[in-house]
Amino acid sequence: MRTHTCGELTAEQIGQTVTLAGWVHRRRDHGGVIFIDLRDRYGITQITCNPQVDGNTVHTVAEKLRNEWVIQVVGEVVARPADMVNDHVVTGMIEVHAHKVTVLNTSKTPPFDIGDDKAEEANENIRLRYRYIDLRRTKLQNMLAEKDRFIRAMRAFFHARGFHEVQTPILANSSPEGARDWLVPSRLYHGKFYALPQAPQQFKQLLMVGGMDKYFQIAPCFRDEDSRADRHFGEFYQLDFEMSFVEQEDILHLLQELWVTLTKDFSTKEILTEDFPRMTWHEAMQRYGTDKPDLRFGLEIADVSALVRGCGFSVFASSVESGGVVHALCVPEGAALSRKNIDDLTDIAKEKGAKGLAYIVYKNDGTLQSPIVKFLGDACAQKILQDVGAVPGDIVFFGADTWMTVCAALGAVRSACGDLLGLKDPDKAAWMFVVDFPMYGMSETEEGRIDFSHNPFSMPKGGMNALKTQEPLEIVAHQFDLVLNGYEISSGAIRNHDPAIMYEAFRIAGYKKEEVDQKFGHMVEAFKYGAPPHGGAAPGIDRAFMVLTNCASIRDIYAFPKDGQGRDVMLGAPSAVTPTQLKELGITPVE
RNA sequence: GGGGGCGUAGCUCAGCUUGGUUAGAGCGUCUGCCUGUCACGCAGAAGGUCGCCGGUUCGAGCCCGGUCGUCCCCGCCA
Repeated sequence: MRTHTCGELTAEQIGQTVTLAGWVHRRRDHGGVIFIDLRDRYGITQITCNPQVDGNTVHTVAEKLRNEWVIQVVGEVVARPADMVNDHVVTGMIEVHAHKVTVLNTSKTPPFDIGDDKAEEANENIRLRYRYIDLRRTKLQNMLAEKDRFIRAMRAFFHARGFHEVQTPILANSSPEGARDWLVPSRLYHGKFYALPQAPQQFKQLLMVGGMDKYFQIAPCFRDEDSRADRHFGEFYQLDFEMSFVEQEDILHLLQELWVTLTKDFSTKEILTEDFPRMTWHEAMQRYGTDKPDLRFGLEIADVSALVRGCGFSVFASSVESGGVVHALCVPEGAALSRKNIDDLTDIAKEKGAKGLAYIVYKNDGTLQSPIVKFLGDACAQKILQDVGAVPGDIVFFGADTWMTVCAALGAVRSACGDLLGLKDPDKAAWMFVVDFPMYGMSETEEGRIDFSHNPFSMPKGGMNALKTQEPLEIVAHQFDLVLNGYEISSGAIRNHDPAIMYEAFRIAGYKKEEVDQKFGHMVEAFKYGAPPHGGAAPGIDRAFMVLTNCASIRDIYAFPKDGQGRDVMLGAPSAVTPTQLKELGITPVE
């Protein structure tokens, strides 16, 4: 139906008769000549329809054309007069003088503008309802092309290193740990359910037991949790991979190589440190108040517990006395923050469990403005300011509570200050690893109970000996995260492949052997048959692509995203099903 | 489940602070004119339950209460 696309004709084809097909992007009717910008995926070519051609038939057809009609044009490629060349498009040297215009399909007036020159973007809800129209915009066309290239680069990277891509099941089993499962009712076994995998975690480990040695997959993952700007509802993709006979160092090196390559190829961001910095989970929490620090800026948090022990401000003193901590965040130039800014930051700290947000404004004239200095005393305040390196013009925020609460609260305040002061440079890529995640933490649901803090299948550092000799809360795992600009891009770990260590790890978390056998029996059983040491990671493809390309919303990098409430407003999903379908599944309709 | 922002023409928005004639703009749509534009231009037209319900008032797009929708955040995300 066409000899060329709308993006390839240049001076080279002048004189040729060509056939193009595409959408009417814009029509400019001059009464005599009519110009049509014909658009397809590849570009835009100007068509001219002249009344003199072929007894006026071309012009008559062109008069009826409207935006987004689909047409086929046969015509001659003609050089434009020198002063009519359009430098803004690749095909601007030429135009096609139409000999014949055929309407392949008409179109209703689109509900929103597709023109890419328009600065304004329509409301997301209406773009999602008409996603097939939205996809015609250059922005989304480019995004899908780049994402395709992104995924091909990942595949090439792993294939070049001897990995096999393996498809693991979509209909799998509910797992007792982790996020909420998507359940699929079984037709053959009423009352029983499949679950869509939250990740191919168990399958990839079993592939290692199966001798696959190096596996990867562009893997769909399903978690029934609420969405966020950087978290698509329900489903997302991970670059899942696993290797046998490796140590953590091997995985970190591979990840680093992969993401340095991808950042350079797919992002305009400058990588701050190509040898990705590493810090332990404890250090990240202590210095940045989060397990995913944004290292594009400083604003490090300091521990001032020792300085305020026994001081006159009872909130600080009693916090330290009762085993808690007092941390301080010095924000350079922060004295300029408004009362409203400080109130907002206080709310942010409170959201994270802090009872308030004490502060000292170190004014430019050297005086202090603070609700707490009169209790602290000038000497103590000066000592603190000196300790955190504050100079006139700064503000220092304080958190006083348990270690975890203080870390989380000041971490959130630090991040918000980074936003307020414009410290999050979009042209920088600060990759880093957080290592040594704790194996256990205190359960948040049951008072005093010890539970896995992250992945129960990770190998504790020190193995069985560590489990036997160390305090559970002190044990760290061969588990790490890869972080970019404050976003968690990947988790990863060396797995626990030893059944004896696994039983012991679960025992510490309060699981009896029988419970382990019941819930994870297939895994433990498999590991009894010569499981090799193995480990891997699973970077989130969509989130990484989003951050690298400075996209504000994860929905903008899916062809057909769910909306913020988990609906597909184009399909109308989720939707009711027929009583017959429910009956087959053994489900009694509600109502 | 909780908090915040937003909701006015097909689309993007102004108007709300301080209630007052017929609610505006740009784009789009429709009609007419125009043979060199490329976000063509010119002239004209159509298009509105100001999300919805209630209240205050002589009078509500504007103030108050409720409600619905949406986005962001918290919770949640081994």
